[in-house]
Amino acid sequence: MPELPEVETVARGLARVMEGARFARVRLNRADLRFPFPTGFADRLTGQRIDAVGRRAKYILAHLSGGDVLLMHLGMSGRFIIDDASEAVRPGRFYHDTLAGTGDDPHAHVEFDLETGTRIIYSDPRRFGIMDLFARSQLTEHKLLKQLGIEPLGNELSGAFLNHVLRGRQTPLKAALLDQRIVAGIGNIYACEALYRARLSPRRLARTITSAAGATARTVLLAQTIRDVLTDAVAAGGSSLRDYVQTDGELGYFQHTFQVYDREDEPCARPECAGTVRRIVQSGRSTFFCPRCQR
DNA sequence: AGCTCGACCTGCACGC
DNA sequence: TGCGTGCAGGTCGAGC
Repeated sequence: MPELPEVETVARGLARVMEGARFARVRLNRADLRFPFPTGFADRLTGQRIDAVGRRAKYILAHLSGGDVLLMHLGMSGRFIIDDASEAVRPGRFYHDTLAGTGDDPHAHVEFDLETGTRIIYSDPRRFGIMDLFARSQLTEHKLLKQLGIEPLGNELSGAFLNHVLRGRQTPLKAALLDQRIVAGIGNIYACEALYRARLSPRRLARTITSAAGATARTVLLAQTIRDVLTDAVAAGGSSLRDYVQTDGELGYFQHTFQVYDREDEPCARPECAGTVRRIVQSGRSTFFCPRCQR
């Protein structure tokens, strides 16, 4: 499910019900996801108040009253389902259907019961997700966080920045965008979409859009298209492919805006371009692009 | 150090 | 219908 826009959407959904609430009961239905849950995970959470829920790259971070940070990553297939008892059922919402089957969901690995009466279920079929709990003082040195590059929606992303970090890089542009140590939060979909918007070939070596003199037209453009595509996707509530994205069961709708992702053999979306979208494999992942207008 | 690739795990769509 | 194959939004770590 998750790249930056989806994670941002989920974090906002969690913030709405978690902030200010306390954990009344935490239940683990297995001992691990991608990694084992830390020792005493459920007990250490119980009774703590959630002060704030935020996001760093594709990680959701909940700051707790006891000085701990709860880290959550959705992996490929993780999702949160919120049973907000205080909210009336509204037509068009699917979560009650989903919840009705929660007891049958073999992938409901974690259950958070808040003192407000809200129940939050974490379900993750592939179990590539992660949960960790550690002292806030360890935030900057946490193994999973310390290597992360800049936030693409922050002020640091610019043509000058990309020129600097891509300088001398021998890797294809697509691989560079997926490298979380450079810009954190871009995944396979938005890497493809940003390169398409910038008319840059995913195969082009990263260093070829840079110059010794500083920002180039191409690095400036790419910085802008990365920011734009992520901003647009966040505004759309992310993309829903094989799963519901949002915590309330609503679908994100950015997937209807894809220009190249999952559009193999379709005509290029640019009316003036007679190209056809192609699918290739780079670093083991599908890349979709128009070989005619992306150079 | 930089880069590629396999591994982790389940579910689903497809072709035979 | 059943079975095998390949593919899926991520990323860590081994091996060049």
